[in-house]
Amino acid sequence: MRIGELSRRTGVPVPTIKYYLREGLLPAGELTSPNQASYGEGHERRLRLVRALLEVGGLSVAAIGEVLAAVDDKDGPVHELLGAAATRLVPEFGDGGRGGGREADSRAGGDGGGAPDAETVLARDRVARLIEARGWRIEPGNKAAEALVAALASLARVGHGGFVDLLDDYAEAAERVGRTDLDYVARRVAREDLVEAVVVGTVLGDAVFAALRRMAQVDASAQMFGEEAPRA
Amino acid sequence: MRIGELSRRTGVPVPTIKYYLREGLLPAGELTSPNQASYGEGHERRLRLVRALLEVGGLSVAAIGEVLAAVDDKDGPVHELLGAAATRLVPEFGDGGRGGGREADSRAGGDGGGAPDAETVLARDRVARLIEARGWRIEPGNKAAEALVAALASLARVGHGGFVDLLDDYAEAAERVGRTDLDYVARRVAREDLVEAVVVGTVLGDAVFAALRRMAQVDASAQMFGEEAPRA
DNA sequence: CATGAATGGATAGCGATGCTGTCCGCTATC
DNA sequence: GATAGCGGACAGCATCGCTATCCATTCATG
Repeated sequence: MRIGELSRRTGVPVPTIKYYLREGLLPAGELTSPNQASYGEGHERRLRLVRALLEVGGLSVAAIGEVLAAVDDKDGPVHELLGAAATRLVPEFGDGGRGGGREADSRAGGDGGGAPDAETVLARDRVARLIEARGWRIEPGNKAAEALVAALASLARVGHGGFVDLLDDYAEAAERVGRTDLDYVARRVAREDLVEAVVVGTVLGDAVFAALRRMAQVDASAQMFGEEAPRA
Repeated sequence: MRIGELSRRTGVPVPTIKYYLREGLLPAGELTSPNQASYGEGHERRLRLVRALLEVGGLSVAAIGEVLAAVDDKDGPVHELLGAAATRLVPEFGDGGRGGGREADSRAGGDGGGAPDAETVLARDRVARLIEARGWRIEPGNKAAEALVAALASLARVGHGGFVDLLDDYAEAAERVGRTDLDYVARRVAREDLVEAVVVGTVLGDAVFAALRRMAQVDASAQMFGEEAPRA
């Protein structure tokens, strides 16, 4: 298959595919002539994956590049591989995914740098206690944990420090979902499939859960405030 | 307080604050002279909220504008208000939140437009059955439900149609979290606080849950693959 | 084997986004 | 009255995700 058909099948414009090739999101096609390449089903699959991570997952092109590099990296123990893949998916959500890298000038940001503020210290302590209480085997400095710290600190700064009271419920639900995820992932046999499942499950799973949470909220809100039936 | 102190307190550069003022994310300060304004605690609070939605929530400036308009809108029944606020928070996650608005040229996108593809049709059906089974009171065409449809269709397209098997578990967890959220929200008395709680809870709650899910996955993965203790 | 469309590859440009920098005339404060 | 900061307007900038243009080559078709 040549680039035109790849484009037709996936709905992605040819110049965009070329762009992804340049950025390394898509491996080069097999050259049949000095300037003629052919693409296979793997390319199509990969391309769809890229689009899904972009459109549904909200990852940046650069982030997708890193993640896919991890997917294609065939070394290391499985657990670490999964951890690496999952870890790389965090920051996109941790800092909003847009723009990026301006941390030096936000004194109240309280994230990485030098002098953590009061909210961050408290949040870090709370997270540590949560991990302890749950018995989670998480290495200190884990990026997801750091993202959680940042989110909690942010909540506190916004005057919603009370939100931490919900943490246990959230954690309970997350644990359930996390187990489910792992079961799903564990069905894979080939290592590459496995890592891909982690990526897909993590990124699109976030979107799925977020949507479900909104729906559940709407229902809960209907129950609580709109005693009359909805206008359906 | 003048703009300089507002900047010092929040860590947001003065020109950025001016920019937010221009964009309507922040109400104008009270003019004490033709060219001298003073800002209060409300401004500081609002500014922190804006930054949190931007950095942790990943919302665009434009989206924040709309959401804040909803927060400040004091009419309409509570339930609808909540729905409106929550609804406005969906698309950011549904399409990745970046760039945006290019749906006409992606034939395989399967979202809004004219001819929904097979994956979308199946996903829509699955979602309808889920809502039915759960007894959720959700109006047809709800944006969160549409986002879920899009995410499931995307999963199918990527070859992870099997992911739908996890839906019930996800929904169960989401329901739990949704109830928790509503309890939290219901503590508010003033209507404005209430809507703000919805916004904060929804947006930052996503970040919190996503982080917790990653952590739970790491733990589950450790249990499953790394029988030896982690290198802590 | 001539012709037109498509290809691979390279480079430049575009539109949106989230700021940032500069300038102005004014004001508050010392 | 000097100096710092202010509000307001507007132009500019860096990043991102494409998109457009160009070129020589190759393929499909008659």
